[in-house]
Amino acid sequence: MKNIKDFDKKEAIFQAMLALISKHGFHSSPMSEVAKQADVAAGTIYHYFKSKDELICALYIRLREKFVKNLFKTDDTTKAYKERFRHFYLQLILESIKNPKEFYFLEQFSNSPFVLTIPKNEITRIEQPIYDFLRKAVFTQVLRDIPPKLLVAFVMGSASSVIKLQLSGEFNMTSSDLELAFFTCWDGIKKN
Amino acid sequence: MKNIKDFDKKEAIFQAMLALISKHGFHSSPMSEVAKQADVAAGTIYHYFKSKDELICALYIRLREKFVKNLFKTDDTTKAYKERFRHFYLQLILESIKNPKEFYFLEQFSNSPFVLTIPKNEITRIEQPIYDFLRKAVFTQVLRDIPPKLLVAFVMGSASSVIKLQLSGEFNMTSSDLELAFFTCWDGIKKN
DNA sequence: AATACAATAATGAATGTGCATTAATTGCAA
DNA sequence: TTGCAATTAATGCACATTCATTATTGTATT
Repeated sequence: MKNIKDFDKKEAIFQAMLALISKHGFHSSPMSEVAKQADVAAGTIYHYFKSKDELICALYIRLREKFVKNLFKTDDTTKAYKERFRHFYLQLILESIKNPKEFYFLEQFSNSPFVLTIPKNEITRIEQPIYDFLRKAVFTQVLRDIPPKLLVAFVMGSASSVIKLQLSGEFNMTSSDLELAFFTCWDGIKKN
Repeated sequence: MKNIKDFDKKEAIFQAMLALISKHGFHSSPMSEVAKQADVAAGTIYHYFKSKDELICALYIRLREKFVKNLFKTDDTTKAYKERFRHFYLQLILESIKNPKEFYFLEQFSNSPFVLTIPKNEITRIEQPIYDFLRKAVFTQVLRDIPPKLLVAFVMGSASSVIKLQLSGEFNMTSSDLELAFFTCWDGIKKN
């Protein structure tokens, strides 16, 4: 009973903060409004989180972890790497488009000085699966010989930008556009 | 005399705001601090700008315009397109690395709900040179046949991410890494 | 079962501060 | 003397956080 309720409130607070920040940014996302949207008293938030900043950071780690894990949930390791990468890249884009609030929050956070308050090894840990996935392919000479960090940055950056374009509403990607995006990335990173 | 003074103060205010936001984000960049760093009285800022938001938006437009123009200042239209694009891409990265404050500010701004307050045609106007530069090459079949918007997003996104990596300090790009980044992008977007 | 009790969850009004903005005033140039 | 530039102090609000209080749950005792 208690556990379920706990989870509910904490979760409601997370969701409220997510909705507010993704829409209004860190400024103009007051705790009072979070409380209202989560349907809890203002003080209650402070039972679960030490401060607003802590809440925001906790939300970041939570969402980022979920996001990265999701990318590999349907990875089929028996397939050819090209196919696996294609799946990964499309998943990256499609999942973000399906969850715009999450995407906007994560982008805002990781482009703000907030991100510097997260210990680097924490971030490394979270992003590990992505590094492994790409590094291995460099090692087996399926991908161009690029430093993994550079490779990850390139792939994730190009995808982010494409997602932003779609979410902005000024360009509606068809599935053939998606395919094009994939090939553009793939032809850049593949060996030869 | 007056004009010079005006310019000085306005410029000082811009610079102070830039320094603060790039370091501390939109939150914790109070006008009082801007005033202090610009060495003007708090009220003075309101002679030049209607509000804090207006100041921030004006700064964005200013920096973004400068940045885009800079990308083509040294474009040599007599060279082969591949060479021109290489120059463009390296310029993009190197200029940002040389001006981290500008880069951080622009990234924060364009990933925040702030950017939605800028009229779309204003942004279109500013980014026009980039579109023209890439679209023409699609038209002449030098670049893969991708919708221009998608192409721009891809190129700018991958570059941004690479810049962030360098500025984060966790990876020091050599010039051969830069070259690698260029080829990775080029091989993706070129025809065939 | 029933009661008592401790511990934890939740409330919401109150506090105080940080900050954007204003207004009243002075300096200064044409 | 008209109008703009600049200053400083004051205003007032928005907001994060706290605290005194009440409700709820879990546990031990009989």
